[in-house]
This record gives sequence, C-alpha cells and structure tokens, in this order.
Amino acid sequence: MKTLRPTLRDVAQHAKVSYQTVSRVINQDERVAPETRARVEASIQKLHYQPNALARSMVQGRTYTLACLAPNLTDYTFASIIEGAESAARELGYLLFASSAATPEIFAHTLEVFVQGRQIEGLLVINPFTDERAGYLPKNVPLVLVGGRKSGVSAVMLDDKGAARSAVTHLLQLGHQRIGMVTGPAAEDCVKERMVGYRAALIQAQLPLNSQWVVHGDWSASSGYRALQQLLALDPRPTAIFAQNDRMALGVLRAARDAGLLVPEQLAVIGLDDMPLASYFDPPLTTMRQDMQLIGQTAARLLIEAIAEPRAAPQTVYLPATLVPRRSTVI
Amino acid sequence: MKTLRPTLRDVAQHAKVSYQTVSRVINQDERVAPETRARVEASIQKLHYQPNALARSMVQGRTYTLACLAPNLTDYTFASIIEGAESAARELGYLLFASSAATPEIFAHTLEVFVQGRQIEGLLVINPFTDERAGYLPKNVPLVLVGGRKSGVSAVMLDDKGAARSAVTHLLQLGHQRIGMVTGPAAEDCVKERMVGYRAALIQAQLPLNSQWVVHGDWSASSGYRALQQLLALDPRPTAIFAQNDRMALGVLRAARDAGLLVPEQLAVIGLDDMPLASYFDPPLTTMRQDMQLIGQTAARLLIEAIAEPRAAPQTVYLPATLVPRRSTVI
DNA sequence: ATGAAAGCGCTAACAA
DNA sequence: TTGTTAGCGCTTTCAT
Repeated sequence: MKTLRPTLRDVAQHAKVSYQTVSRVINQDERVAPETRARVEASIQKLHYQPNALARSMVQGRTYTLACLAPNLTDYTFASIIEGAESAARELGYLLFASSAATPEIFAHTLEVFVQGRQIEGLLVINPFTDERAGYLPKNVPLVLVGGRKSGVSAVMLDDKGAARSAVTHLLQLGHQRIGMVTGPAAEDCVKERMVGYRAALIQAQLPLNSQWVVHGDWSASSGYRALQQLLALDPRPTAIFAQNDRMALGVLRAARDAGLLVPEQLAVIGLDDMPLASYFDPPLTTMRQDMQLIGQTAARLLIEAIAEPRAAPQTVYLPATLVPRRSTVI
Repeated sequence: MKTLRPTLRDVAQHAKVSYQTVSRVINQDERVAPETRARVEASIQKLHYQPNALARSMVQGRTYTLACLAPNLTDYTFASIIEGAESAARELGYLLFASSAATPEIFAHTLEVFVQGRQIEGLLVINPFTDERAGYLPKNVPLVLVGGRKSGVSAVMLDDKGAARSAVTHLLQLGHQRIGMVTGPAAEDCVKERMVGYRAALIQAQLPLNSQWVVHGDWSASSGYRALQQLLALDPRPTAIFAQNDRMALGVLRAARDAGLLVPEQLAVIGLDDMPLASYFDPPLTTMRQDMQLIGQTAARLLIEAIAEPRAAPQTVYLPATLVPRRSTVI
C-alpha cells in the first residue's frame, strides 16, 4: 500500500537544495532566501508534493486531532452536539471526528485503537453514563464529558435541573396541579437532575410529590407512549405531562390521542430538546429548547484548553434551556 | 506535549532482550522462545506499554482508518448510513470515523487535512452532489460514494428509481390518478432518479405527466409544507402526494391538516425513508423503507475491497426499498 | 531464536 | 542563509 508520493528529499533534489531547506519552506520559516524559496515552491508544485502528516505528527508528538464518542449518531441531540464541537474545533485548528459506540465493548475498543495509539490529543464523550462505559474512560488523555459528570473530569451539561424546573413551572402557571413526568433511563446523570428540578418546582408550589406520577422511559417515542398509558390508569390522573425529551413527548401525544384525550384541553404536554420536527407534531409541542450546538462548542473549547494546559483544574459548565411555548400546553 | 510513555526500547531493557524481540512479541511472531515471550509480556504489563500506532503506521504505510464525510450528521438518513458503515468497517479490522462538512470549503479542508496527510486509507462520501463539493473529490485515494454517482468511482445507491416507482404504483393501485410529487434539491442524483421512477410509473399507467404536479423542496419539513400549499392551489389538484423523504411528507401532512383536508380520505401521502418517528406522524405515514444501515455496510465493504484491490473496476450497487403501508394512504 | 542495522518522512538541534 | 546530523518509535531486512 505504500504510496509512492514524493517526499521532502525528492523535492530537495529537484530544487537542488538540502531537504532541510524544503522543510523550512513548508513550515514558513523566515530564514530562507526568497529566490531559494521560490525555487523550492516551484518544485513542490511541480511534483505535487504533500507533506506526510503522519511523519510530522510522530516527530512533533502532536496530531491536532480530537475524537468524539457518542452512544449513537442517529439521536438528533448527539449529532447536533457533535456538529457544534466540530465547528469549534475547526476554528481552533483542530480536526474533530465522531464515532459511535453502541456498547461498552465497542466503546472500549474504539478508545483503545485511537487513544492509546496516540492518534488523538483529546477526547469528548457524550453521555458516558448510558451504560457501563464510564468504567472505560481513559486516564491518560485530556477528556471532557458531555451530559454526564465525574469527579476530576471537565464536563458540559445542560442545566437539567433548571430546565426541568422551568418546564414544570410553566405547567403550574397554567393551573395544573397534578403533573406527571416521563423520564429517561434512571442511570443517566441528566435524568437524575431533571427529576430534582421537577421535585423542586412542585415543592416550591407546595404541591405533594407522587411517585406514581413519575414513569421511566428510554428516550424513545414508544416508551413515551407506554408511559402515558400507565399514567392514565391512575386515579386521580395527571392533567399535564413533562416528558424529558421530545421523542417521548411525541409518544405521549399519540397515546393521548389514542385515549381520546384532547391536547392541551384535557392533557397538557411539554417536552425537552426542541428537535426540528417538534413544531410539526400534532399539536405543535411546547418544549424546553437546549442549544446543542453551543453545548458541543463549549465542550470542544474546554477540551482544547485542557490540552494546552494539562494541569489546569477541571471545570463543569452548565448551559441554560429556554421555554418554547407551542400549542401542546397553551390553547 | 510529548508523552513520556514507555517505548519498545524501555520494554526491551526491562526484559533484558533486544527491542527487536519485543517487536516480535507484539506482532505475534512465532520465532520467539516461550520463556522469552513470557518475560517480555510481563514487562509489557509492568510498564503499561502501548505500541505507538503512529510510528507503526509510518513504517507500514497503513493506518487501517477510513473516513466518512456527510453534509451533516443531524439528518437521520446520513447518521444511519454512517453507523452501518462503522459496524462493517469494525468487523473488517478498520476504524471508520465520521465528519460533517456543511459547505464545499469545509469539505475541501477536511479532505486536505486528512486524506492528503495519508492518515486515512479510504474515503466514503455521502451525498456528494449536495453542492459543488463533488469537484473536490480526491483522486489518489480509494473512494466510494453513497447516494451519488460519478463515472469511474464506486457507489452505493438506493434503488431510487424503483423506490419511486413503487411509491407511485401504490398510490395508483389505490385509484389515484392525479399524483403530485415533492422532490429534494434538483442537483442531487437520487432526486433525479426518483423523478424518473415517478414518471415511469405514470407512463406505465398511461396517465399524463403534469409538470405542475412536481414541486421542489429541500428535504425539510417546512419545504414540504410550502410544496403542498403550492400543489393545492392547482386546479385540478392532486389527490395523492409522493414526498421524496419522510420529513417533507410530515410537512405535507401538516399543510393538509391546516387546509382542512382529511388524510388519506381527501389526500393520500406517501414518504420515503421510514424514519423511526414516521409511525408516530398523524396519521402514521405510509412510506418506502430504505435500509440505511445496509447501505452503509455495503459502502464500507466496497471501500475496503477497493483498498485491497486498487485496480479492480469500480462498481455501483443498488439496494431496494420496501413499501411500509400505514394510515396516510390506506384507511 | 535472537540481535544489529537500516530506514519510514519528517523536525529540531547544531554547524558552517 | 544553508547544510549536516540526530533522532521520533516502530518494522523489516539481514546476520548471527
């Protein structure tokens, strides 16, 4: 597979200089006579020379490459975070690439291949508490988590507590007193935080907490559907639902329709994310918008800072969500 | 940034052998005495030695790394293709990473950084005709396109023509005679093919072609919404719509509702993709399902074959779509 | 079965 | 200003 592309030496020979001089030209070194430079540049053009990044990385010990690992790429949330991280990395002279790891094994494997081989300088991990993958987090590489926290590691999180509190408060302000919640998997940090926010809002309103009104889902629309069925079986049943993401909210909407309930008249529904299709739901979904691009950008910047300053203290950044009122709560 | 991790030489010194022997142990070379091997392996464990992939790649001229570039990651279709490609690559001993390029400039930049530096052995490009990026396709690297064709380059495509024909035929069989279509951007290969299939089905049914019934969108739900508004202004207007993707179909559904039309009684709608949320649309969307995972897998396999056999003739693979009937066409 | 030497393509000292 | 000399960490001959 060795490609037979020209090397520094070929260019040097062609330009009749030492290959070191060619290196200087490539690296914008000032100390090279203009005419020599011109000759070298001509040769570079002529031979279509391209520096070998591998060789350069090896001697410099730098690759300017970051990796981002998410549980999957099909979740709109993850994909947006990655896109945000990509753009911030690019602006700062790094290349960030994404890979998905559906299982802890794949996660560990990908990490081993990439991180241990020194090919990347830093790592972004989205939702590290999806499963046991957190146990495989590498120690010897600059690391930033997104959507999960671990002591001693930098992280970027949505202000989950605040977002949940705002969602519930919105429902309270509309006069609802019995507010159900459909959560994500219990193990995930953001789920716990959103539960805290939910409770905080109810307590502040001096309303009772009813554990039956909290049903766990798995982020999928169908889990939202099932969750609402379960909630509707209660007596008294909730008059409003906070779904911890928009996909589950969609399932809730459909279950409500199938149960013959009018939204929002008989059941108000609020989601979290503001996915692009949310305004096309029926009815359009009120939701807490999180700026996933910004989350990704922030994470990438934090990571690049950590690379530059390896001994700096880790930090956790929380970003706010904003209410987007639509017709699933307000007539 | 140079990490001070142990090298072959450190291990050799520790195990009191030449560093060459350590290399043999790492590379599963048979010609090393069992006890020597044991000693070396012990040292490797002890020092937590990890081979430097960069150095290895440099001397071997191989990286076992593939890259996949898509216009974005947030499109469910692209993300699924990437996931499929990832898994196939992994099975074949390669690592595939994804990157998105929103513009031709970013596309060119990413390619330059990665491909030209020889860091990757092969490239997968999803939807190369989204914009002028096709002009930047590299020549000197094994390449496979997904969702676009170019002479002399391998490609994996949905059988777009067949899928469109099946969609329209489905509508014809339900008795519809005036069938509108909402397309993607005219420049994309798959859009053209889908138009061909649409026409073929109508011609076969001996129905007239009406160019007014074909409206261009941009894959977004809102473009579908606008497209239907435009189609409803016609007289006579279509009684059924084929949207070239599910998101636009969703826009069509909403526009129909806003216009007071009952789906499917007054307007039948069929999409293409079968995105996970399609069954949660209102009404659930009839669509042509494409197996995006399989498309991605096929593309990755093709690419790896091309790497192994660089002079093999390029090939184009078409994969079928299957009808998933739901309530947006059938009562 | 093991070791010594050469070199992948480049950058970073040091000389001239 | 330019050239020479060492490596970066590894694999691949070629000896022993």
